[in-house]
Amino acid sequence: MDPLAVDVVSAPPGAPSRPATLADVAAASGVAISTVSRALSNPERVNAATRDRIERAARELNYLPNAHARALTSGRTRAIAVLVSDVTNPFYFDIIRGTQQHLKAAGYTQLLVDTEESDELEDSMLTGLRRSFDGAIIAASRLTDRRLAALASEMPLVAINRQTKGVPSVFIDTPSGIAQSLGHLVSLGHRDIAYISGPETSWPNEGRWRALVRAGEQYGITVRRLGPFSPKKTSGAAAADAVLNSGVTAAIAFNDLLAIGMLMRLRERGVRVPHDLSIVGCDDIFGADFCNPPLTTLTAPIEQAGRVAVAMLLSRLDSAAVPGIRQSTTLPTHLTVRASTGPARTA
Amino acid sequence: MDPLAVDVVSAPPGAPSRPATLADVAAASGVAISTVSRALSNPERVNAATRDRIERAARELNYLPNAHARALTSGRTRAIAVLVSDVTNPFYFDIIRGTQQHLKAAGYTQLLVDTEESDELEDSMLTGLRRSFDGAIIAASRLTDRRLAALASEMPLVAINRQTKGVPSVFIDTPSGIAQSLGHLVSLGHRDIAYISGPETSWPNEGRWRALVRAGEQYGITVRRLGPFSPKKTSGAAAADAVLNSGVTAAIAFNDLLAIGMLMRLRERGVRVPHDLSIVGCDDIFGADFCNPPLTTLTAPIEQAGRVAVAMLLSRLDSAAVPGIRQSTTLPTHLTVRASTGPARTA
DNA sequence: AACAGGACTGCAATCGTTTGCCACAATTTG
DNA sequence: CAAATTGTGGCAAACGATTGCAGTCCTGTT
Repeated sequence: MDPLAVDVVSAPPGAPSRPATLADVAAASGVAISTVSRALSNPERVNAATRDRIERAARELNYLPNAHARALTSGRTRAIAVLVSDVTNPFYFDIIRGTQQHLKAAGYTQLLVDTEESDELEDSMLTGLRRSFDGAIIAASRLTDRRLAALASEMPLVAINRQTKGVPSVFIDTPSGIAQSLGHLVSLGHRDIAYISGPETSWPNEGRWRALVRAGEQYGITVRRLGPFSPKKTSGAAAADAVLNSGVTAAIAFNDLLAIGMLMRLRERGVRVPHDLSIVGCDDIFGADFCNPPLTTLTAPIEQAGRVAVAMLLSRLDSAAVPGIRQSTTLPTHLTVRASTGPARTA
Repeated sequence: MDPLAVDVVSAPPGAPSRPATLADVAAASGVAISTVSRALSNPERVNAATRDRIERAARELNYLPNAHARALTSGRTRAIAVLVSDVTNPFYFDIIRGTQQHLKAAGYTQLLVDTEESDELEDSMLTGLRRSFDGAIIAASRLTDRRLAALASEMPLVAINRQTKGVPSVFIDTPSGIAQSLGHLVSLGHRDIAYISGPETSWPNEGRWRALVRAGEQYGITVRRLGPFSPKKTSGAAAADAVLNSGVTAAIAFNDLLAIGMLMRLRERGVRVPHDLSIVGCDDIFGADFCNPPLTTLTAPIEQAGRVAVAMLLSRLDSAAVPGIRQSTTLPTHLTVRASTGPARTA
């Protein structure tokens, strides 16, 4: 039919219609299946000469181990699930990038799952796919502490940006950075400041808010809380309007997506940033550097968080019972001042 | 140890340390394994009363089918591999978003693979993981037509933005859009125009270039080709410098990432866009609307491409031998004029 | 009243590996 | 020179499901 199909690389002359199995290799090299299996995975357990013969046969037959059969007996899949609450969010892009790179380097496959901000979906995915992965990385769990801890006791788990007793985690220390953000605004003369809240079920959102309140106390100012807003660019419009209406001179947004959305809306309404209003974001996602004006934001090592999470997970997969390894890692953030913040307008 | 672990939802009183299997359910409901299997997957094949009993037992034991065991016999995994050449590229995020959503809706799992722009890696991933997925979606193959066609004859495959005989594909019709882009520039008075080339191994890159040359002929102008440049924001600097040096009044970039990078560099060098130079991008990725100035670009239905690819793939998975289904789909693009293009400067 | 045909359900083989245990030979050791 | 090692390789039992084939028991026919 298809002339091109003739010289398919993986289908040598004696083309097997069906992919080769251990049994085929065994037959071809005149040994038992078990010997082939060992030759391929425990090379030292078999004689060098035999091994050579087997390896050659395997190569000729184009043998590839069947991952499922393997997983069935060994229980290991060499796949890691990565759960994000919304693939749409650029924040997760960086996480995914970090995990993907590190996982591939370690010979693992990434199972990407979108939990759509739903705790139920998150739970059912985790339990339903349980045996399809060796461990999971949860980048923004919507589960309760209780449930999360329970799951963590049943499978290797690492949470990102979520600290719960009994659950290994990678924590991006945005809260301390938040204090810096506020300090930056205060030093520019701002006294009326608003926090643009993200979803109330978001753990980081609450952490950021609390940190802000605490920092506010130190500076002797009270920060206003606006929202909640969905952490999307489009929600930025409503957020911007709310900010304008509130009369503050500066706002710290739950994340960059919201901040960028606000920037767009403000421009539309003719409000000059930072002349009339200063905006600070959180995370420093893709786009924060080239939006208009470039966003002052709390830079988070997002990609690194993904990599670290993978490293933690893999280390506990290998050495199952190493209680010594760090159960929790904290990654520092730093304020990146760009052009969306400036001196407070003198009312 | 952990007080929370006591009331784990999925570990009822008589807690089985090991997850329940068909055998457990069979024992609990006093029937044979095969009956349980049927009751759960072919409900009509078993008596209603028995089925009820079995279902109850399954629920109580918290039975969950083992995907690997299932894959071993049935050969189907309910997983689809999605290959992108670079997870870093925002263009793919929209694809991933589209595939993810549609796949989950269909009850499939997404296996995300980054091929790092390498044809070898792409090939080995595809063959190596062959039995871990039911089909694959390749978003930007670096393989030769020959090899791609060969692979497509061995497994269900859908390519995005790559037309090769024998390979079902979803094609975003950027080439015809390119003519529009050029028309737009010409109508603004531009006569000296450059194409900022992406990687030469990129299939879409060549297609865009050819379309541009052809359109140029119609308008009686010759377009200059600059590059190649890596399709990254950082490469935009070199591209911008090259454009400036070439003396053209407008440039059409291989993709938005490059275009945005150029915008940043031009701003840095004090070149006013579009006053001094007009820039047109391709794809309309995340960020093209809020960069500075907002980018005039060829809007591509990226997310839709992902969804359509999934739909095509799943339809051929279900009805294996339906030769009637469309083997190739073309998605239209349209020019979105924003603020990066304007009248040609009168030299 | 004997029988054909359904409706259910069970038996057992199969998918492709891994791995504990045993057998056999060759080599050391006492 | 007998006994204990050591090095190799095979047997066969898992792993957890699916499915063709073959009973068993009813029910409706003739």
